[in-house]
Amino acid sequence: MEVEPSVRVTIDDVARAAGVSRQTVSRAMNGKGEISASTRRRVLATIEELDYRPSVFARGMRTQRAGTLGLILSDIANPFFPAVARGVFDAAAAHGFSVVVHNTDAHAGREAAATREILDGGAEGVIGFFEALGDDELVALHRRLPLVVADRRAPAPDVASVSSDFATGTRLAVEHLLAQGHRHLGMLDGAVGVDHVRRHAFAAAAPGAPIVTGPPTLTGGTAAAVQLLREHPDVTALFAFNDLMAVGAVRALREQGRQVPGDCAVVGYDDLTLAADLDPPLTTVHTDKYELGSTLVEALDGVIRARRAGDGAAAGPEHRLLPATLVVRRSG
Amino acid sequence: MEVEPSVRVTIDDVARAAGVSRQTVSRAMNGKGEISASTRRRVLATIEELDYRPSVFARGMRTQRAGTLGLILSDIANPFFPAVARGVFDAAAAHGFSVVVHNTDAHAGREAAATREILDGGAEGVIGFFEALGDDELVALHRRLPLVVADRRAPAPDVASVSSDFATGTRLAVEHLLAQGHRHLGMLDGAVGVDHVRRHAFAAAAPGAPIVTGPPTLTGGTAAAVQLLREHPDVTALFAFNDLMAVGAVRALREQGRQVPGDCAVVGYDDLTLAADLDPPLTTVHTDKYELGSTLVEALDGVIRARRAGDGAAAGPEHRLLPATLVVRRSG
DNA sequence: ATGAAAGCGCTAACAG
DNA sequence: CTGTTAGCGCTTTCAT
Repeated sequence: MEVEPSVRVTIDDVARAAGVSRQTVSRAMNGKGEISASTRRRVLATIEELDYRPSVFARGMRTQRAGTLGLILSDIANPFFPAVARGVFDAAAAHGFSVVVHNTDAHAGREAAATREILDGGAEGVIGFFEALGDDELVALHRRLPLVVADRRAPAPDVASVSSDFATGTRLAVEHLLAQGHRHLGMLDGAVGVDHVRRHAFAAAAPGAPIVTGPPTLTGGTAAAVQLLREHPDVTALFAFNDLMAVGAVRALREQGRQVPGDCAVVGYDDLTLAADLDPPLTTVHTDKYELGSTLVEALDGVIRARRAGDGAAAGPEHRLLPATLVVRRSG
Repeated sequence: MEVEPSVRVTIDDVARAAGVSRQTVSRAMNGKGEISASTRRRVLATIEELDYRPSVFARGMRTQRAGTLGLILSDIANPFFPAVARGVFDAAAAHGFSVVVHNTDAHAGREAAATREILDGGAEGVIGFFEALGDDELVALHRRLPLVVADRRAPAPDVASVSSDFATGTRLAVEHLLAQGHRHLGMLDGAVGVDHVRRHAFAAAAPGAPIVTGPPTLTGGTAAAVQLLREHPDVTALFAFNDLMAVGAVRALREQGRQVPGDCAVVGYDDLTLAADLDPPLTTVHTDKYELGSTLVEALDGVIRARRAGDGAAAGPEHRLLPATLVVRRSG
């Protein structure tokens, strides 16, 4: 099988074929500068005909734009992120952006590495679920590239942020458990990182209640639950950092012969797609993950435009808090 | 907040600072050509010191390489894909690639659009879960860019492919259902696209059994199950295209007051992370999704290298079939 | 409204 | 082993 030499059609080819200069072609396709409607139409037709595709490299060299956004998250395999990512992809596509994704496993080193790669890769902006990097690093990144931080408070007032309203969500969960008559709550915290909104909100709503921290995964939830139950056997209700940990907790409880919610209630966070189909159906805090994703892109787009306009001090970046609601099912 | 003019450090700055020519700097960082260890070290130190980052655009202009791969899939929100994607990301990172993801919803138009964007974006290769595009289009794409097709038979012998062994997986599922004494099977098919391995394997293993097709989603599974049960009320076992459809089927069965598996067994495909935690725990066909992802990258890397070497007729591309095993849980 | 000139930052090819 | 010479394909001045 012969591989074509793949001779690239360049802007000059188009210019020649259309009988104009390169700049005219450039103007025709970028809609910039003055150009007569007729020549414009003709050039566009030629482009079509020759199936001309501008080189991102050549264009990027002049414009520093590649039409891509970076999306940094800890683990796409955690079902929370795909739901968000879908929102990001769709909104990005609507704005003409492609998105490159980096998994960090919430390691500071890998968050920094992802950051560097995105910077080097010529992306026009970053959406980051940073769990390990400090505020200073984020501010520094923000100076180099449009940035929106996700599910974390803004590291500085001029850095845009979009986040689930964790404080409210957590409060709703705890209040529900309390209203169910539970007096001994416990929390399975999964925030290995720097931001502890859920933990603080829990501590505020259930003062003195035990908190055990572990990785925000299924097995992390199981391990954390085992430990918490060992140290506090009287606990009758568990609030988990996310649904994955909640499921892990259910596994642990079953293993120990405890009924859910009979012997111990479990409430999660995220409301994953399959939360209602679990055994038992999971009571959890719902946030619109797709909306989170698309809102992140909108916010980032705003930052990008503002910066392009050299508009350093403009309207000020977005700081959105997305509503969180409790979905009561059977686990708690 | 002032935004830095962001003066780029160029290869010339490094060359000047290190007292060498640009070319030497290039050699030092790319490990190409002859260069003395000492100057090399010195240049590298200078690069470090100046925090020099080569421009992907300038480099890409010469090399046509951006260090990115394209990943085309129908919907990242379908839990099957994130598991695969994680394998893709990790392997890609190990090979120094970034990956840009495109969702197509299995629409031919969007598959073509994603393809074009990846092509235009200067990616070095594509991994594609194509469900709508015809073999001809894939072959054409393959001529323009290194390609590996996923979970689909190769459109031509020289196009690499990696796929779950759907034929075996399906056969195992059907045989299991038969062994359980079921005599009236039905299939919920979700392949809206061109490749029908599961469907054919099912038809071969359970001749004459009814098959209903719908979108490979939760609601698609519910709808397909409703229809199938209406037309064939005697069916006592359902084989679903994937776990999502299986869960949708379980919902439908419950809605109709049928017990699972008592009145009707359900077997899925994929073995999603939460399959064991569902109600009832889902019997399903397991494939190592992470391995699928990483294998895809390895295969693609092979194609890329071969093509670079101008090695059109070399060893021939990979055609891998990943093992599929049945995991019996309680749903069937 | 259009064209000509001038690079953007890098590497391949060739000298030395 | 190192330096010089040419562009890669595009957009941005600046003329016209």
